[in-house]
Amino acid sequence: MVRTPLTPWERQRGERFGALLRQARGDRSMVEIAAAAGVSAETLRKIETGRAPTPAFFTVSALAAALEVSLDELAAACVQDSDFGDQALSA
Amino acid sequence: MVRTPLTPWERQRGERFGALLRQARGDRSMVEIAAAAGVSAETLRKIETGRAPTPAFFTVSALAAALEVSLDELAAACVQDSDFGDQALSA
DNA sequence: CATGTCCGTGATACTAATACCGGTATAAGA
DNA sequence: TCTTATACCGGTATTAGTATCACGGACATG
Repeated sequence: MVRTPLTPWERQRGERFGALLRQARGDRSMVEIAAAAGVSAETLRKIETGRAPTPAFFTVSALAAALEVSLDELAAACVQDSDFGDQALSA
Repeated sequence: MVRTPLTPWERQRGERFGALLRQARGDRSMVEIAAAAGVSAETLRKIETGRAPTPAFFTVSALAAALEVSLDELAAACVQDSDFGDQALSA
C-alpha cells in the first residue's frame, strides 16, 4: 500500500470540518460562497457533507476568506472535541 | 477536461509556500518535523520544494503546528507578494 | 398546468497528493 | 578511506480532491 487510505478518524474529522463550514455559511447559498472562493459549488458541497474529508489547503483558505473565518480556529475546532490530536503521529 | 490542471500561478504560489515552510523549519531536520506532523519526509520535501503545490489542508495544519506557525499568516504570506489575491475569484 | 430558475445531489472523468523504493551528492566524523 | 546522516531526485502505485454532466425538488411566474 502506497498511499494510506483515510482512517475513520480522518473521515470523522472531515465531517466536523464540513459542519463547521456549513455553520459558518449560515443562510448564504453554496453557489454564492463557492463563487466568492473561486471553487465549484459541488466541491463546496462535498467538503461540507464530509465527502471530501481532506480538502486542499488553498481551497480551504479561499473558503475561509469568503466566509470570513480564521484558518487556525477551523483547524483547532476540528481537533478539540476529539482529544486525539496526536493520533496521526501514531499511525 | 474535468479537473482543471494547476496553473503556473498556482505552482508559483506553491513554491512560495514551500519556501515559507522551509524558512520556518530553520535548522531542524525534515524527518524531525515530518514525524512531528505525522507525514512522511518525502511529502514534506515535496511541499517545501514546490513539487506538491496544493497540499491537503490538514497536512499543512499539522506541519504548521509542528513548526509553531499560524495558518492565517501562511495563507496571507503566499498571496501578499503576488498582488493577485483575487485571481482565483475571477476564475 | 406548464415552464423557467435556483439549489442541492449523484455519477463520472481526470489530475494531483501521498507514500514507498532506489539511487545520487555532500558533509561530518571515526 | 569508510561510514553515517541529511537532503535531493526519479519512478511507481494507490487513494482522494476537483470539475463537468445530468437529474430531481422547491418555488415562483406565466
